[in-house]
Amino acid sequence: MQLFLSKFRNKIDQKGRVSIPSQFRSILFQDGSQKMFCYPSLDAEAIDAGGDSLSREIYALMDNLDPYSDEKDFLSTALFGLSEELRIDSDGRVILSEPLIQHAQISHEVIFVGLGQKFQIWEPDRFSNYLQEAQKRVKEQRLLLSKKNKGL
Amino acid sequence: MQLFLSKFRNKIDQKGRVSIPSQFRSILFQDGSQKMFCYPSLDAEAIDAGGDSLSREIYALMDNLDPYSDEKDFLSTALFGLSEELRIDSDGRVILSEPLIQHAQISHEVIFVGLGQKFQIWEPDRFSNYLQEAQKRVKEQRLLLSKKNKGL
DNA sequence: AAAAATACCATGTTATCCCATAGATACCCA
DNA sequence: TGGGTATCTATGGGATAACATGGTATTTTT
Repeated sequence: MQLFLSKFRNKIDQKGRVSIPSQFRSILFQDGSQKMFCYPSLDAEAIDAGGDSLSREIYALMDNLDPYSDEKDFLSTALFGLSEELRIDSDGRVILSEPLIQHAQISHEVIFVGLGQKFQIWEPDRFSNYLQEAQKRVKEQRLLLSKKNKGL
Repeated sequence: MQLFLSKFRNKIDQKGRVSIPSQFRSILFQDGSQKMFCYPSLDAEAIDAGGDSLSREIYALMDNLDPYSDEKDFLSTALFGLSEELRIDSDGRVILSEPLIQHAQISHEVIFVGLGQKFQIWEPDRFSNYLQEAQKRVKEQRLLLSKKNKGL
């Protein structure tokens, strides 16, 4: 299976269009769909996105819940209600919706970050902050790990 | 199968007409019907709505109940008695009935929220309250989910 | 006849399609 | 190997189509 890797910085034009990095686009197109599935990330000021496999994963998650429970009602509102399938135009671009832009505080430029099964879309400054924080955490963790695993 | 996703905010005009978001409309039209099946949501101040598959699902649900039970009587009153099939006009609009409007406390604007198999129609302020609650609950539940679903 | 429902038309905004360009990369062949 | 050409990609712009929304006319109901 193809993974979303690396990161790419692209511009948003006056009409609100962004090119999806061609590497990512070709993965999205593999299942024949012209859609990019996305939703506000649960724990970051970013947009989570992916293709059919990601959306199927989420649909499957919903199917496992008791149909008439509160839990299902809340989850389907938060997941289905906030998810979108953005159409990818003939030039490989999408238009991010207002709620998504708000959530990720995006203005005129974004960074696509591959995360394997999915990818994220960030406002560039926010991403570099996040990345710094993440790297700091990794170093801290590594100190702990290195006591047990000398190989790292 | 096509799912109802995302949310849309539309206006109600002086005649009481609302446009059904085109994404939703095209799903409703898939079975060829020009109708929107709907009823007051059982546990929210909102309108539940969908197409043929939703009404069939509810019929099936009723069939599974003991024919002479109180439970069946209550449910059929609560659901069928209050259900409506609203005609969709040539421009893709419906007129919400007075009882539905009352139940959801709707005035001049509504939010359509996709929930997968069905969607809901909310008064905007009420919805944002409900959404906050839903997001809170999802975050609380999230530890449980994350053990089974790494992708999210 | 009055009121409500329906069909029909008009408009502004937004999305979508199509084409153009510039920079980068890959390709080819002498 | 070097130089040129084709290809791909991101990005911009204009033309077109779709959509939400408002209004008017016509029909149906009561």
